[in-house]
Amino acid sequence: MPQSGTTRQPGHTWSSMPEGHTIHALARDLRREFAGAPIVASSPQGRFSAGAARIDGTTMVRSAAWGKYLFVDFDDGSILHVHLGLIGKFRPTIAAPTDPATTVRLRLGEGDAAWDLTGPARCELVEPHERRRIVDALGPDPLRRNAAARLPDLIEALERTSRPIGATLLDQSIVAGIGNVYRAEILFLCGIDPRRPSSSLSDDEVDRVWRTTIELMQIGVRLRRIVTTDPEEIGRQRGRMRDDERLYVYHREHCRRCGSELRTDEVAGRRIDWCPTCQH
DNA sequence: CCATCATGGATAT
DNA sequence: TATCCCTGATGGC
Repeated sequence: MPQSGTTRQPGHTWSSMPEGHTIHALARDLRREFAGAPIVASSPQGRFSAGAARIDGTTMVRSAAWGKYLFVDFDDGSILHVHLGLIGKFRPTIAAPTDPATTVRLRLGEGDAAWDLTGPARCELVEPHERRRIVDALGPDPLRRNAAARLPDLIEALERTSRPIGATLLDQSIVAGIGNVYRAEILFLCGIDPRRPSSSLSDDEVDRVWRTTIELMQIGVRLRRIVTTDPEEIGRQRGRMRDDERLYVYHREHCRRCGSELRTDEVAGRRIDWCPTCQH
């Protein structure tokens, strides 16, 4: 793989864990990098050539995340919608801009300031009503300003369904932004068996889930990675933490807290690891 | 070289 | 619930 002309280190945190925290950090990064001056946009891969051409030369005026959905506004009224899906990445250019880049759907900027989007589930220009439809279908986003005040919405949504809490936490119409890693870690920290019916959670338990979610995901934005262990220490850790020390249960064999062998189930079609000793 | 898997979600059935 | 899509890291042969 050609590495000459590399402008930034590969394998950096930009490539990690696209849950809600990733998209919120990304929205901010794009704003800081590009807002206020005419932008250069292209589609090296060619699959977004028309969209890139329309953005090219306009000026970014807004960049915001709603759960895992990113919307970027330009001063000609264009709205760029990006969803990274499972494997998408949007990060500073790693290879030299002249290297063949058959997977780069969208490149914003040029030279050392370029950012590349690869593997997105969605990359498209949308009309205002399309954005509205997407955003209106989402549950409360723990990373938006009024998040704490949305607790009653969550209590109401959960008490209405007997689907397992492990499933509802992944349902973006119930909560926007939680992914498979946060789901497992939140339920662990709250001591809740992922198979329990959502409606069986007490108001206090839902309150705990919501406060935990907000706290963890805010940390995720700050550190640019998912870290759920030792929340009080994390402010000082600043990403120095070893990879295998960041989580309590996700993709582990033994509980990081009590050492029990973890149980693995499929809930809502996704794997979840949980501790039969710590979670009930 | 090839198969598998992953932090997600829309669509078909 | 199953299938498909998009990429790239990894491990087995």
